Amino acid sequence: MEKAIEIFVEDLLRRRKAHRDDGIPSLFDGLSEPNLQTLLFSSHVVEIEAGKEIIAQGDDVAYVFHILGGSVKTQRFSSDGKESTIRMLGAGETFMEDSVFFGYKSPVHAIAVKSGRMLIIPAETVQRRALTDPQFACNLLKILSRHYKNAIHQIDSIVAKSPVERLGYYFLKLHMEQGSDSMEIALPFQKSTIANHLGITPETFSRALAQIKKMGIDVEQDKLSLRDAYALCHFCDLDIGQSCPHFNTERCHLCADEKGRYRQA
Amino acid sequence: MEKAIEIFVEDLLRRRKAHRDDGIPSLFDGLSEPNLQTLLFSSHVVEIEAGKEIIAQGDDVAYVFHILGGSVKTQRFSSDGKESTIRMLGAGETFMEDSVFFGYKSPVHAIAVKSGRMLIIPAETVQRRALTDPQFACNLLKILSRHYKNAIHQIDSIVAKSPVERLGYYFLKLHMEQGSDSMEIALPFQKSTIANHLGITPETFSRALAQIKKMGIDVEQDKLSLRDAYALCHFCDLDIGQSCPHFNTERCHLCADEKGRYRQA
DNA sequence: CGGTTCCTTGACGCATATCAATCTGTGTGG
DNA sequence: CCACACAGATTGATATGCGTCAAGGAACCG
Repeated sequence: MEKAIEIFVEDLLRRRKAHRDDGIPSLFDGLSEPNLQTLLFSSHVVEIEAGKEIIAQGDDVAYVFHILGGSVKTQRFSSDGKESTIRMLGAGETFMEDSVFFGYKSPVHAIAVKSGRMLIIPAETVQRRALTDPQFACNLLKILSRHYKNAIHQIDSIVAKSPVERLGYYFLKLHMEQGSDSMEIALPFQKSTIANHLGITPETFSRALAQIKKMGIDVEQDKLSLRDAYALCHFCDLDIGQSCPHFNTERCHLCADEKGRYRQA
Repeated sequence: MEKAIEIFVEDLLRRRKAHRDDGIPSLFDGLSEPNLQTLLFSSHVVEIEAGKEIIAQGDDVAYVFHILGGSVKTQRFSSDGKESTIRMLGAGETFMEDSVFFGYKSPVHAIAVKSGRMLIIPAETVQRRALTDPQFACNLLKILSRHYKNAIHQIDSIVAKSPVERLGYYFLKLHMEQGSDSMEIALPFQKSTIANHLGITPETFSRALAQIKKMGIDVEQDKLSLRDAYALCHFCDLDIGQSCPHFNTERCHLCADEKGRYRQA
């Protein structure tokens, strides 16, 4: 086993003992140490360089990728050059795990955004482990479910929401992820990338920023600052609400104002 | 075990012997008979009535649903009444399997479109079986991967394609599913439902139909008829192409005309 | 500094949503 | 069997919101 992998495993076990868990399901959750070793035996750590294409649409998927550092986006290109950004991933996240189980061809391009390192696990190993280690299979199921749920949100946003609403929803998600106590949020990607992910042009994105500023949500450079803790509440919905501590209490503006509006009929 | 379930199991085993496989991954593929029995022991068969809501957005997910007959759509409603259709499902398909593994709350409404019957499997049973029966876990992975891939296509369509292109792409998918030899395709859902799934209004859908008619794709009532076998080729892409017998041969108009156009840097 | 990349702002046009009217098919009751 | 009602689909007229094009500004880097 590579030296880099050994270090990674050590780090993983250390973190596990410290009970650090950010809520995002991971490939490695709850795996026994021998199973972890087996899984990673044939894996490698590779460098990724910003801007480089990691895998192209239509390519055979030989590996499952786990990001150790840096960031990656997955997108599709249509024949007339338009692109649609499907996901934007950071450290700890995984991609191509879906293609291993259906299709074997990548439905998307994966492009490095920020340089960093990835763990690559041979597709064949992933398949084999999924059939032998039920915990591993369940981790994959959790990850895939999460991806799918995010995709549903993305569809819903694009179909039913205005650009400003999409932006607010995206910001709210960031806010929840980065710990909802801070009044400042760092934009993890460049604006044009986020814009494309939201299905709008950079120009419209920019105008939406101007709009949302009036609602107490200010963006300077790549830093988002909120006027107050409830500035983003307007963009809340049932899905996000479930992980909000104030949801369904009188402290939740949305619930207080519009109780039951989701429940009609 | 219910009588209805017994009949279902018998039917499943019979079909398995006959090697009938329509390419869509199923929950029950390759399960041993005892495992199948265990899985279905606590399941039930229920009737669904057209128009009725099966599960609401935000509900706790107590069952995984497998459609035996009839059809179902899943959609989200935004606060201002707009709806976005995520999936449209027919017999043999499954829903809510994703929520069982992440979130436990349904991200969508599920509404019966055509009356029929469903098999409902308790969520807890599904979880337990996934941890004990690796084959079952892999079936779930395949199904989820398929859902996710479809969601990616849906996002890509809405972001990057014109209404006519979306329509053509949707028709092409239908064409591939229903056996690509026939010149006639039945629309499995009512037009307004399809329109919403494609992220357009019924009016725009209708106008797109008029456009696409000029390209040799005619729709009368709910029957789609093609002028020739290649009428839909214009809407092909890499993902669909992979399951087309003529792809990457000189018989494929697209490949012949525009070879490599997807591959440019 | 000058060059590059990214973001912003403005002016404009078009495509799609919206609103409204008509048409078509289907089922219902007399 | 016809008249009627109703839902869904189509067609037309209008409006508007977003994309497109173009120019200017801001930050970064050699």
